[in-house]
Amino acid sequence: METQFAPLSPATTQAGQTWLNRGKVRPTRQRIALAALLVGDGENRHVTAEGLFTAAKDSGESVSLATVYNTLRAFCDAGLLNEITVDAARSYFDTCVEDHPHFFWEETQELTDAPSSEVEIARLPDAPEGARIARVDVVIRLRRG
Amino acid sequence: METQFAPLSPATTQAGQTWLNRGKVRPTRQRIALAALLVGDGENRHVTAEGLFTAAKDSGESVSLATVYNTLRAFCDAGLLNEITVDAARSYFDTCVEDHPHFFWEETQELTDAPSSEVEIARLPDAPEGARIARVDVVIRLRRG
DNA sequence: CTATGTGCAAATCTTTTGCAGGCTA
DNA sequence: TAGCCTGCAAAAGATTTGCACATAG
Repeated sequence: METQFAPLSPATTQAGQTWLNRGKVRPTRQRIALAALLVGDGENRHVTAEGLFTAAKDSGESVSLATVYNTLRAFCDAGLLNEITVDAARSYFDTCVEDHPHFFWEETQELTDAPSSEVEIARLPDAPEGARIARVDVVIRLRRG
Repeated sequence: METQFAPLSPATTQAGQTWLNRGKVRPTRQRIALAALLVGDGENRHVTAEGLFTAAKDSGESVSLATVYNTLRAFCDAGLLNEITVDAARSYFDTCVEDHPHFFWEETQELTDAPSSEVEIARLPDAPEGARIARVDVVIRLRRG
């Protein structure tokens, strides 16, 4: 019921390192492993700190929870991840940094991409005086039914 | 720098009571005061628990912070307020319960209404199999510039 | 070698909850 | 009177931080 992660392998580790380089983030053992889990297979993912921590543990990598938090923050600061706020209780991080719409499944608390080709914002207001639009978050909340 | 609240007066208190009745919420002293602050003058507001707590204190009403939290929750359950999730650190509550777009001012952490006449979602994806769309949150994040 | 990252535990912050006493219907 | 409400303090969760040790460049 949660996001799958890329397996740890030479190939995904390699992909993770490339990704870290792109963000100019110093590649430590822990960061390489987390990066491999996140983007090693080229899939987009939406993860929570706890979820990534569990995945790392399950892969046999020892990474502390605090480091997972710090690392997710560092990846965001480097522009490698995007933080998505859909639930007051917990932060989600998206490996796709482009602005795009999401589905949030209220029953399972799962966040997924909505097909962006099917969401069209026809008009946006002008940014008020002295401000500019940094991002437009669109979250489609789904309930079973 | 934060949302203004309606003053406490016989008129706003009266309006607050009417609002509570509409939600079939038992009118206690504390709830009446909070309702008056929130909707006594008919304006729409976006508040945090802490902000409302401070406003109550400043108005000379003694309400505990726990009660503010419980009351906001009760108002939401009654359909009188809408919870808006824009910031992982804190919940916002909107006195307007209709689905409408918001501006979120990143510098001041302030949440305001975006002119809904100027936001138009032209197309929405179908809800995936077995789900229905409960709500579509649109948050336009503003940064100074 | 120096700056930066890591791990652990403790600290923070928001929100919820347990319980005893108060108040509404 | 019965049941819901309030206040306080404590609990609960998520996230951050301080500090000593480890490691990348």
